[in-house]
Amino acid sequence: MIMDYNKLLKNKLNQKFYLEETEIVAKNLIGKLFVKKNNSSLLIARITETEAYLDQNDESSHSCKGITNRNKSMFMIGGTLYVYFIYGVHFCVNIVTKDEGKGAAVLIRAAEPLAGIEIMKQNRQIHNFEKLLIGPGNFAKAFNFNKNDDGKSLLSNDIFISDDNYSTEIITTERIGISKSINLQLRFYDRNSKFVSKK
DNA sequence: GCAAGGATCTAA
DNA sequence: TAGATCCTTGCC
Repeated sequence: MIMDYNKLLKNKLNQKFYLEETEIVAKNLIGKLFVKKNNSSLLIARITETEAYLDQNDESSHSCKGITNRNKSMFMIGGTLYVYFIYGVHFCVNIVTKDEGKGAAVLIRAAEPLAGIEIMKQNRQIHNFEKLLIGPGNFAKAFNFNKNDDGKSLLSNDIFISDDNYSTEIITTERIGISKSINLQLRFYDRNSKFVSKK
């Protein structure tokens, strides 16, 4: 198990990883390590569940009606964070894909906590380890993501994703919580992980 | 099963 | 500027 920050940094995903087709990036992100570091803490989690939101023919994607003040970071270059506020309560963390101006992203729906667990529990105000990072709103809360993080780059040394060659078995399903384009098979999770919102 | 909650967008 | 909507969650 890799817990050394320098090793995580060495294996950080590069720009090219994020420029691929959104479905590919969403699948490839399963099993990767999400890392967030600040002065006092290092939070690490293994991504277990994602959803792709496309730049074309996807009515449930925020980008489907063009660029607005809310979704503008979704149109930035692949590898950018798109963080939005939803239902007056929660933030959701997305990873922008493809080239600048497209409007495609991958929603992080769940992850397995690996480091900084006490801080995640504090942020969530719960003690249940199993459910710390289950659900997009919960993932964002545990990592203390908010509007300030919208538009940040994942190529930085503070927030990034790292590859430790973890092997996964990807299951593909319909997405959760949407009312349009519901038939698209754009949700992905690791069959062998118990840290998934819904099997 | 459904309310909470606030930002955003559309229609007027 | 009112009203509907929203990639959710946790409680009833």
